[in-house]
Amino acid sequence: MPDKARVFIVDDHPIVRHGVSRLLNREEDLSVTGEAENSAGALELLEKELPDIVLVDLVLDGESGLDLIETIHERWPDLPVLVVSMHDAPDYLEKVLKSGAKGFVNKKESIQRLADAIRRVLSGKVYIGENMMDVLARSLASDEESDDEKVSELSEREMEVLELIGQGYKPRQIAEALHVSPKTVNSHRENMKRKLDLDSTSELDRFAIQWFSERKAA
Amino acid sequence: MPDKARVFIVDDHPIVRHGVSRLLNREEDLSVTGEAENSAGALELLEKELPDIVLVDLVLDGESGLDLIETIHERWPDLPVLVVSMHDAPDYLEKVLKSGAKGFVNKKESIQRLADAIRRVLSGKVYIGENMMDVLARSLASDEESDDEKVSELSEREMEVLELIGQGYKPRQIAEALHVSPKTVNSHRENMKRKLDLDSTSELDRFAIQWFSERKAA
DNA sequence: TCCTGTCTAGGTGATTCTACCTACGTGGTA
DNA sequence: TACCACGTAGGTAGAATCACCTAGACAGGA
Repeated sequence: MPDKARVFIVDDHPIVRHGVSRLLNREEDLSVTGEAENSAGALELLEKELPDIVLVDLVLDGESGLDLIETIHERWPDLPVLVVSMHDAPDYLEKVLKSGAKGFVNKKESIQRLADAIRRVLSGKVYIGENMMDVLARSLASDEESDDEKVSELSEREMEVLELIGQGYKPRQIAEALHVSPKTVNSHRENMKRKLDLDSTSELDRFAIQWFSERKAA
Repeated sequence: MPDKARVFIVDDHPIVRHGVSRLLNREEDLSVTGEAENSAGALELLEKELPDIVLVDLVLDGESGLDLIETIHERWPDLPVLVVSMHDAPDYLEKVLKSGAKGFVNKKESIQRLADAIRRVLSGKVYIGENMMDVLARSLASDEESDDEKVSELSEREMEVLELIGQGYKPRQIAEALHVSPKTVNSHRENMKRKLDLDSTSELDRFAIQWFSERKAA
C-alpha cells in the first residue's frame, strides 16, 4: 500500500462531512484522517497532526471559512487548502485565493472532480471549478466593472454600512448600531455612491437590498 | 438478509447525494436504490420503480423541492417523502407538511438522526428535526399571530406597496410607480403598520425587505 | 340602512435625510 | 516627503419623511 495523502475536512454538516469522507476513502491514493465542524475544532486538531491537505467549507454556521483559511495559511504556510463551496460566488474567488486557498470546488461537482481537485492541489497546482472558470472568463471578457468588482472596492467599514442598509436600517439607526455620528454614515454613503456609480441614495438602498438578498445564502 | 427499505434520493449536489447514499447503505435495514438531481429526473425514475421512501432536498438548483413533493404526493399518495434541508426555515415547515411531506430533517443533523427519521417516516409516523421542533414550539407557545397571518390581512394595494418597500423604493417613488399621491402611500404605510403591529417606518421597511427576500428563494 | 374596510388624499409640525462642503489624524505607498 | 485612502465628523440649505389627523367615494356585509 503506497502512502495515501491525508485529507482533513472542515464542514459544519455531519452528513456532508461523513459522506465526503467515505467517498474519498474509496480512492486508492486518498485517506481522510480528520474532520472538524468549525474553526476552533479544526485548528485544535490540526495542531496535533498535520494532514497533507485541508478541505474547507466556505460557510461554517455563522463563522466564515475565509478567516479559518487565513489562520491556517499563517500558521502552516505549506499546508494546502481547498475550498468546497455551495455556490459559485464570483466575488469570493479572489478573496478565497487571497486568503491562501489553492483551489475552489463547488459541491455540485462530482466526487471524481473533487478527487481530481485534491490531487491537483496536492501536486502544487491550483484547481478552479468549471463554473467558476466561466464566471471568471465572463467577467474578464467584459470591460465593464461588474457589481462584484465594484463592491470589492468598498472598505470594510463601508461594507458594514452597506449591509445594514440592505437590512433596511435608516442612516440614523446605522449610526447608532456602529456607534458613530450620522454624519459619518452619511460620508460612507456618499463614498459608496461614488464607488458604485450610483446617483442617489434610493439607488444605493436598492443596490444594498439586492446585493445582500442574493448573497445571504452563500 | 431481511428486506431492506428502498430509499430514493433527490438532491442537486452529487457529493451530498453519493455521500448520503453510501452512508445509508451501511445501515442494515436501508438501501438506496435510486438517485436524481432534479424533479424531472426524479419523476422519470420513480415512474419505473417505486421506492419505499423519497428523500428530497428543498432547494434544487432553481426549481423548488416543494413542487416536486406536491407532484409526488399527487401521483403516489402512499409514497412517503422526507425533506432534507439546509436551513431550519420555520415558516417553510407548514408549507412542507402541506405539500405532503412526512418529515423534515436538517442536513446538519447526524447520519444516525437521518436514518432514524427515515425509519420513523417508514413506520407511518412524522419526523421533525429538533431545531425545527424548537421553532415550532416557540411559535405555538406565543399566542401572537404569525407574520404570515398578519400579512394575509393586508389588502391588495397594501401588498403592492409592501413589495415596493421591500425592493428599496422610497415613499416618493412608490407614489410615482403606483400613480398616486405620496399622501396615499403614507396612508397605506400607516395602515400596514397598524395591521402588522409595527411601530415605525423603519420597522416596516425591515419587515418588507425580510418578507420578500425570504419568499423569493422559495 | 348602518357599519366597516378600502383607496384616495389634503394639512401640519417635527424630524430626518440628502447632497455637497470642509477637515483632521492615521497609515500606507510612491 | 508628498500623496492618497480610510474613518471620523461638523456645517448648511433644501427636500423628503414621519406621525397623526381628517375626510370623501365606493363596495360589501349585517
